[in-house]
Amino acid sequence: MKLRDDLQFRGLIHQVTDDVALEQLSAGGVTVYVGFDPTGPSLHLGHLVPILLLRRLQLVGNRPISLAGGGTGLIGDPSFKDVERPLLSAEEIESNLVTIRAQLGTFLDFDAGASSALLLNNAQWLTTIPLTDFLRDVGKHFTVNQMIAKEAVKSRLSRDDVGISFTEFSYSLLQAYDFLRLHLDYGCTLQVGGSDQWGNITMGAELVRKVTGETAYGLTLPLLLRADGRKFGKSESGNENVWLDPERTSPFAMHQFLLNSDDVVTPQLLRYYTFLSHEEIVELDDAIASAPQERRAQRVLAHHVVAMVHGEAAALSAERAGRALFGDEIRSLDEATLLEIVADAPSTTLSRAELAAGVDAAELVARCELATSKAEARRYLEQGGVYLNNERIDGSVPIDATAALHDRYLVLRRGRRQTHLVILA
RNA sequence: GGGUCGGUGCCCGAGCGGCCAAUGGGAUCUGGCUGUAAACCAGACGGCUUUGCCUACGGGGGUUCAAAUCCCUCCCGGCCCA
Repeated sequence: MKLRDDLQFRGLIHQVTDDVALEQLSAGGVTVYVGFDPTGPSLHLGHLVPILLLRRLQLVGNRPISLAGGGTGLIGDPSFKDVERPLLSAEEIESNLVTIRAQLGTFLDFDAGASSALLLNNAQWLTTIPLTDFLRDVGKHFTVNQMIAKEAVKSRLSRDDVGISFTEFSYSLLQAYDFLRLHLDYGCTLQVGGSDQWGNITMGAELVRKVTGETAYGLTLPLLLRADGRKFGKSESGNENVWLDPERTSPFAMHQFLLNSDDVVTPQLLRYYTFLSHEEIVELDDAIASAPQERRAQRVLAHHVVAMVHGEAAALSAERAGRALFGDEIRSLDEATLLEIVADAPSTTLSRAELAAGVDAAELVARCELATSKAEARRYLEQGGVYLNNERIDGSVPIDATAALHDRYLVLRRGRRQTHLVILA
């Protein structure tokens, strides 16, 4: 199977500057980079697609570079953002960078001979180049005319209620310079990114050509959308991202998120996020069509991704927890099983004395942060959205010690899948 | 620096002295249906010691019995001019 056929089958190619790039990748030996700005405290599912693409390229003998944007992160990419964003402090970026670098390191092989991965940080050169050098050596190659013509900044230039600062406007020059540096120092000839990065990538390729006379290429991935057209990767509850950091998104939550993938996007997710063979993938496509209620494709997807990010054991335990939580009667579980199921759920300690006296349900729901206020907790109760040990409660009677499982635990749930464990002490 | 327009709840956006915790839309949440889905339907959507009270319409000050609404001032943003 040729690499380009695989990428095409998986739908991983949105745009390429030149088909020659794909030929070279198939042959191996290409140095390719993807940049990740430390704008968040962790990478999330969205970031995983380009990372796995690097991995795919590495597997056929290319050398991947993960570039952490310690320098570009200081500026902020305006691409397709409709408002100017507040600058992140240097400390914030530094702390984000620590997590992100560690995460980037786990998906690539750093001991693979000529195709060993590299992990670099553009702060190295962006924070040290003199301003005047930068303006003369980089800025001079681009006209403002072409820069304002970019789709990525158009909305900011045409709207009458927001503008774009010079800082953000100059971002694409920094990214172009990254490409040049990586080309000069590491022989990098290809930059990969999301489709929103097309403009930035082509600027970099152009800079390489202008400065060195050599050809550099760009390739973008399609933007992954949900069935309703919204951005993929936001978690079920709220607008939070599905993070790779288990402290932020538990393996269970990630598993649940993927298990609940829409039928229509699941085939795409299987292609982007797994290393399954084409035959296996096609078979799962069929399963969605013929027996959607079984959700075999979603199950395989969820297992595959969670195992890849958090390990096989975490994936298995997430599956067990899901089965128990949405299936069996929770009261009949033994203590060890119960604890495993709720292992990922946040917990709160409650004194036995307090429970013995009887606790107002709304009070407890709010205290467990299943509601942001008591008023909201009351609302959930009224609407029938609160469950104690998997049984709906309306809050009319206080919760007392008789509710405790194994004399120690209360499993409180709001809605379908916000679970909280109360431990008696 | 000058002129001008604007800053309303998570977002967009009405309101322009009392009937305003503030119309409407979106997002979100809960329930129903279902496959722990989508679509659809219904409801909720500032807080609290909830027949009431408190906090809110960029910040501060003022006018008034009464202000999101009027005045002053400061901060922030757009546009035009210098």
